[in-house]
Amino acid sequence: MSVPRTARERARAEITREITDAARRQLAESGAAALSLRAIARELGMVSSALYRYFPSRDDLLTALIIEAYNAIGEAVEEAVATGDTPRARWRAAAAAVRHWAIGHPHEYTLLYGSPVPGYQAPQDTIGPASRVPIAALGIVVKAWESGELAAGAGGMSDELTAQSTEIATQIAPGLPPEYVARTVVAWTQLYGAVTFELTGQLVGSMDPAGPFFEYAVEVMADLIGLPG
Amino acid sequence: MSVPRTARERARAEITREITDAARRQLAESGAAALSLRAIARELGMVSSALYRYFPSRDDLLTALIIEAYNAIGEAVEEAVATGDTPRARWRAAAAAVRHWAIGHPHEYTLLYGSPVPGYQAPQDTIGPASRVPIAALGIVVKAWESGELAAGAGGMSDELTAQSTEIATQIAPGLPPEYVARTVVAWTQLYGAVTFELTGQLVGSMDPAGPFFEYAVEVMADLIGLPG
DNA sequence: TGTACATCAGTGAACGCGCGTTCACTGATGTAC
DNA sequence: TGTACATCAGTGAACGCGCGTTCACTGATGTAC
Repeated sequence: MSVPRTARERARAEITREITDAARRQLAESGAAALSLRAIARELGMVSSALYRYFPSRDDLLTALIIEAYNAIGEAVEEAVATGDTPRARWRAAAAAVRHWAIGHPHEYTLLYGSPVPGYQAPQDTIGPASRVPIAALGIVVKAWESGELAAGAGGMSDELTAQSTEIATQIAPGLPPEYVARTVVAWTQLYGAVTFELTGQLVGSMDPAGPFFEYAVEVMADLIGLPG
Repeated sequence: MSVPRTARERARAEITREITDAARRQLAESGAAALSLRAIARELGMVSSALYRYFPSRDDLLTALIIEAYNAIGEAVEEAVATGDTPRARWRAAAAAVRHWAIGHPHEYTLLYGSPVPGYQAPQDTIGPASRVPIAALGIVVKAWESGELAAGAGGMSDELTAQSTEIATQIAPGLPPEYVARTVVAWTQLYGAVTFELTGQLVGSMDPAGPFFEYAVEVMADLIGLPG
């Protein structure tokens, strides 16, 4: 997608955006399973077959939405991380960003982290955008490590886990010892578990409202990683 | 539902079971969104309208499946807990039971813990069965506490969280101090976060296969709660 | 034990709905000379 | 600058599909006397 040069290319870019905007609106309202090309066409005052000039199928449109959503939550987290001035503050901000984005976009969150849409198979193009949040999370830990602020790590990792964690460090957290990688992933999955449970109502009647519990969990996980601040 | 006395009642019970069995099979294959009364009727050699003698609507059938599934995972966890002879062994067994049940029944797991099915509102009757897993998890901690084996707890809880945790303890973990309740819920959400991520492919390319990471997380969470063994 | 009536399971047709996708077409925009 | 042709967006009709739910009905099972 280069810069549009002709009127046609400009129109095409604009209408493509209108389609994904309408799709995102419908996704937000009714969820991915209810997303319908015909309804989108209706909203835009087009005939449903016209959408096929822009997306070869419903799945391709869904893929575009997934990529957009990963980028949106990734950006939210990256921005949050940038506001913190200690490792722990950055972690808190990142966790809150995930939670708030999820609460604000429950159907999009579900599209990314919930059940796979029946019959839909996520393609390669989503991998990059999907990595932004975990990379941002590990970035906090890398930075703390580089400035020598991290508390010493516990051991107890299997050889296989050490190998996997080392590989992850090589790719996206250069220099970080594997035990911190593993613990960050533990914290990261805890975060998403708590958010998912809040969203799907599993905490109703117990940790309800979920805010105080969430904040506590964030601190406990910061301790687990060894983040100072 | 008392014991069936007449042939009619026996037939009714049997066919009701056949319907939920067929429904569960379809759920396992294609997921909740694709669950269709007509397909179930077809499989049973009935006419679709006949199902309305047994379930007033598709949603009621879904509710029955949800209750069954909560009971299935609840029972799996309860049985696992019973096999452990130290608190930590019980926790390990419970965590593994959740993971294996989820891997073996991904669509059912998703039905319980993933995205809400569009338009479906879970009714009251699911609450009891849904509580079996958390009650079992807290049961492990209560038992360890009662025998004085639990490591001392960290503080740092807000008043609101303390109140919520105390209330939970009153209801399902009598005698357990609130800080253990809160930490158990942290561990519990971590467990589900890790399982959900494994199931939805979020760990592909990083902690992949997820087994070693999962085992590590289980130990880290056992440490967090303070479980001996 | 036999009969009259009530209950209930299952049938088959129909209602009304919405969906994704294909295809031949028209008319506007862009390109090459 | 003007003309001939190619590209492309959007139309409208159609295909073929499956769905949940309602309703009047038949015939079998159960109950009361």
